[in-house]
Amino acid sequence: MAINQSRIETLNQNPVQSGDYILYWMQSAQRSEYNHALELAISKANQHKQPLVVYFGLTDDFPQANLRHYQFMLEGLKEVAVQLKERRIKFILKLNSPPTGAIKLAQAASLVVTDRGYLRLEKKWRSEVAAKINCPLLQVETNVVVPVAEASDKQEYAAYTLRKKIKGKREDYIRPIEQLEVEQSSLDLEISGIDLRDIETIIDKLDINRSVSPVKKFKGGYSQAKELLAEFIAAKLADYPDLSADPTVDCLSHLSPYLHFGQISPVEIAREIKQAASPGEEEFLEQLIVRRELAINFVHYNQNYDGPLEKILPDWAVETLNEHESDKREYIYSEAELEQAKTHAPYWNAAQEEMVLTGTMHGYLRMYWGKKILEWTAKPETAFQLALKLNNKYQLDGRDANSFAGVAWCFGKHDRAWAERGIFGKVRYMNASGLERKFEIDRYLAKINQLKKD
DNA sequence: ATCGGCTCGCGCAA
DNA sequence: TGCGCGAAGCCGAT
Repeated sequence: MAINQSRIETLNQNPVQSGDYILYWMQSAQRSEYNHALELAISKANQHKQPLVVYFGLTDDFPQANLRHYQFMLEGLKEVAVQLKERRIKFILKLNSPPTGAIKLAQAASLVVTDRGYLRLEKKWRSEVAAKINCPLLQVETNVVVPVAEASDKQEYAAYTLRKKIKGKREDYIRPIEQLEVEQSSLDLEISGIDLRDIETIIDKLDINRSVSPVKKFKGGYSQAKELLAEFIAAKLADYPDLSADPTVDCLSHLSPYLHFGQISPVEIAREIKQAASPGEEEFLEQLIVRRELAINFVHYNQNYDGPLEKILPDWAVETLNEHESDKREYIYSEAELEQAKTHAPYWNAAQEEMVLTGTMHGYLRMYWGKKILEWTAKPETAFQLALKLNNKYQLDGRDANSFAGVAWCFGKHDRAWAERGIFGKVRYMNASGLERKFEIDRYLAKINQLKKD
């Protein structure tokens, strides 16, 4: 089945060159399965009777990334290298800035294909490559179900406005992808890259922040993602509507980090979920498609997604937070106190510890956690920056569109006004009593205590 | 245990 | 122009 045209965009006006190969510059879709960019690149290679080279640029100064993220990403890339080799495609990993390497390799390419990213740096890299190469640059949108501009032409106000727009289009995009075979192998081409069989050696060479250790619980890569997905469908999906909000039980897919690095496709996940024909289907697809793509809509149409808040939030939220900026705070914690989980609030401390230890935090607690940072910090803008910083440092899915949208939600983004109160103004308030009322939250404390002992 | 009120603005129906 | 309703809210009254 052909790739939907609305996934594809030409980023420059260059004619096809008579080069030695077609190049796929892989960046946001780090996988061989269900990768529309890769399949388009293969079809272009076959059409021009050329081999396909896949390149990935590994830069050690990616903003806010640390050892935890590099380890997870390289575990995934190691698997990509094996899978591409089986498909007779050469995978070249270079230790350089992604666009720099792409521009170099494009000199001998007839045409370049890349995947789409929505953050500022990802967009900047692509326009730089588009401008500096002589051949065409085709961008393929493969990390979403519904392409961002196809879903909506503007920044959406809330989930309900996007949901309506996605509803009718969703099914057209949840469809299988035809996995093509290359007619010409590129394995014999003499282009050198880093050997991915030994990722420890690669990591040793990188000049990166090593203060955050890799997590034991989750290993990167497509096969790990598939295992988690299968386990989720078999054991959790049916209970998802009832239990997904409860931090004391594990009724989550844990796929967010894999989606973040493009190690698995949301289209493949959606297909498997639908095939399961489970009562949890709609609730899960709501998270996977509506909520996730609302976050992508946000960062795509609002390039101030990391602040300041006045450029992110609706007017009512900006006004109300401003009005309450000098309200007295009962507790004000420093960055270090928050980071080290030294507050008076046990559930908050436990959530922070979960994030530091495991690279993830239960979704419900992410909201409570962010709300309390707003409450315990001198100014909303400082709170927002601090919450983002901690989130992006420790979460395996940090820096994702979901990170920016999720943290902004705690300050009123994609939400509505509520009864006015101190500090929060009309921004939705959450407290520990809510956790106690809804869940047997002490079990969460026990779980985290156990985690600390292991 | 359950319920209404709090409060804003989008987007559809009219 | 009116109106329904929205990521998981809280709080006080019954």
